[in-house]
Amino acid sequence: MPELPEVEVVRRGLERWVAGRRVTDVEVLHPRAIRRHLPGASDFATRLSGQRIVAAARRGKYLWLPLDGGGALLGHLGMSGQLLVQPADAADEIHLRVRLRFDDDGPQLRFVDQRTFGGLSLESMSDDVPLPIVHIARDPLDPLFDDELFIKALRAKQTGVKRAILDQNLISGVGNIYADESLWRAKLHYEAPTSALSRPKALLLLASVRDVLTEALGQGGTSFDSLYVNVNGESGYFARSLNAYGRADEPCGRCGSPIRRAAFMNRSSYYCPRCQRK
DNA sequence: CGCGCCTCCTGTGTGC
DNA sequence: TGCACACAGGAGGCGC
Repeated sequence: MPELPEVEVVRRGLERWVAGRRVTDVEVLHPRAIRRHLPGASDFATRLSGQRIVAAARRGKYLWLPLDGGGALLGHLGMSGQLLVQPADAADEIHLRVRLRFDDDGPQLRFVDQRTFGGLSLESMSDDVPLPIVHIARDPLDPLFDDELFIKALRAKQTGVKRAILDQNLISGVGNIYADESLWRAKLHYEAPTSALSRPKALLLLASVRDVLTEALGQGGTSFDSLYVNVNGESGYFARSLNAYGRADEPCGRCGSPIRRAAFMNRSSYYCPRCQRK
């Protein structure tokens, strides 16, 4: 479940159901799921076994579980990854990739991922984040996110505004759904040049991003199908609040014009041709 | 250096 | 029914 609200829903589930527990056994069922752990599957399993998970943290779309040994289990869900807390006797999921068992014999933590774009790895920490994600910008729900710095960097870029807010080095946590929703709220065309954004317009965009992410989180995230679920397998309800994403040919909630779908970056952009002009 | 295209995968829906 | 193709919530790598 990819974007910030969905990942935060998972983080909260992990904090509640996994933090404080000691790993006893690690099973890697698909090597691609730990491909970013360069020493390989047996090293991953050996080093993780015996460690206690002390918390659950997140930046943007990355999740990590700090370990009592000082490092962290870092995870990214990619397009189709799930972290599920499942009773030991629950049948294996078709796309089960990694299984963690705990010393309390309680529910297992399972990494399930159909497309295997996601993955897990063991990392050392650099200050407050795992080393491989030091380049990831703070997300707009982080209390230390610097609004002024973002506005300045955004307007200094030579690109279109949607590309910019999808750039995880500039602002993290925003993906294709929430980019389109934020742009709809701010009445910005996805290809509007960042360098031409007025300061008030840039501030409006940032406020729109924050509002959308916050509202979606309040609804448990966006799910169109069973692929995007929390640690207990439940879907969120924000899909019914979407104004642009996935609504091609449906009337814009503001002006009634049919929402348009355009090809963009090997995927799609949904926008209102009247409210969001270039 | 920054930007933007391509690729890594599996599954589903659509049109012929 | 079968097949080909487009498309799906992401991000790293590489060419320009």
